[in-house]
Amino acid sequence: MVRLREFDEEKALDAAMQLFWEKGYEATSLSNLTSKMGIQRPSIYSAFGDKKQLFEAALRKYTASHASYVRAKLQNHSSVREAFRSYFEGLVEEEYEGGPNRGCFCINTMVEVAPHDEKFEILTREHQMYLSVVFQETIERGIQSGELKNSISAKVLAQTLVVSLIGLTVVMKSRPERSFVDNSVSVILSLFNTSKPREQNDE
Amino acid sequence: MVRLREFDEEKALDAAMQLFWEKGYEATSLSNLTSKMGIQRPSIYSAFGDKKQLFEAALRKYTASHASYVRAKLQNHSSVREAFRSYFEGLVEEEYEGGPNRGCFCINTMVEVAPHDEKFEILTREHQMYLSVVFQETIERGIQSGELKNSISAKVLAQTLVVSLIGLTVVMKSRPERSFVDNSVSVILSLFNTSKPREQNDE
DNA sequence: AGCATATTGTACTGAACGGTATGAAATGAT
DNA sequence: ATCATTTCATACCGTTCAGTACAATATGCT
Repeated sequence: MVRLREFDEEKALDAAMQLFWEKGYEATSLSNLTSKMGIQRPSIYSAFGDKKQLFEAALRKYTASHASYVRAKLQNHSSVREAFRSYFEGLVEEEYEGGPNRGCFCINTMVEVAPHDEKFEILTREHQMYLSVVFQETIERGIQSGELKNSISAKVLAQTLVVSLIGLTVVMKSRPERSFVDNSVSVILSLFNTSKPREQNDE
Repeated sequence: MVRLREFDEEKALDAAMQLFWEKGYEATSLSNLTSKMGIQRPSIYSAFGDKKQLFEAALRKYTASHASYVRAKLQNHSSVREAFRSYFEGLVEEEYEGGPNRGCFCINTMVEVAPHDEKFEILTREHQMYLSVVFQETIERGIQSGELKNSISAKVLAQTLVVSLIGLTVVMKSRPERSFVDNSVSVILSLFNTSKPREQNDE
């Protein structure tokens, strides 16, 4: 049957993702979207549904890509401590290279949309939980190899690293002096040296 | 001369603050504002200027009030460690009591507005820097009293606490399991026990 | 070739947006 | 009491919003 789609759905979704990432949900209009995606309004609606559904598809694309980026980054070093150091410092470096200060799409959504829309509360939470698990597994790898003390609770440390990561990403949106974030990163990384955060209540 | 204003400017601004705090800048319309503030459109414009200016006034009111709240909270305990414990745990407790999940107005603005508007980049940054100084002074008080080791860099630790505070506030927007934040808080507070965060580069 | 089907571009919908013109109402000064 | 002045409520401005109707276009199947 019939006429086939003339545009690349993945490329169009990617353009939408970039736009929502940079401007957020409310501030991005359908006119913005059509021009950046290079397709007309009815094509968006037929391919992705309404604005909220398109936003969801864009966010899912982001989280999937971000998750695999983080996984790769952490597996890239044999030393676990080095892996996290490289990840955190790279994050800071990237944000201070100038450029448009987009931060993390998922975190932006957590702040702007999650409190008013349960679907996005769940979506963003699940991504953070996934990151936490990836961190935890990486830390456990370090414990098993003997690099890290086994007195460290991998899970609790991983959770704290996720919180710290979010804090760093958000604070950089106000472009503080670089020493501010650098100092924080070094303290956060020092958590790998200290003995054990005691686990509290956990399922 | 002449007719005097019939509404309480402070009460109206407070209502605007609540609304912007809960919904953000873009999602709050002038119709929302007029009904919540209890005054008509032209009264808003004559008293506060346009929407952006009203938003700025609301944010300034918030940061002033928040700053004095934090100062009071930290001075409330003779033990510095207890003061921070009470502050962080109170923050978590508050957010898990149900309610509308507004988080922190300044952090919300840092994410939604600061990247696209330099005035708000500066405003939000200055508030974080102020909090950092309040934290630092509190920590120094603890060092002088002998409660904390003087090997701790008060400044660097304060900066890290601000970052952690932001991370906690933001992650709670996705309503993670309580143990997640509780664990993180206990790790963050354990920073008071550890020896030295080394200071890096600082003016 | 011709029909059925899906996608395209154009143009439009009603509603909501931020912001304002205007005149009536209300006050203080004279 | 009158008048200048300011605030108030109503009603409106042009623009932009998200979403859609429709006709023209392009393809695959028979």
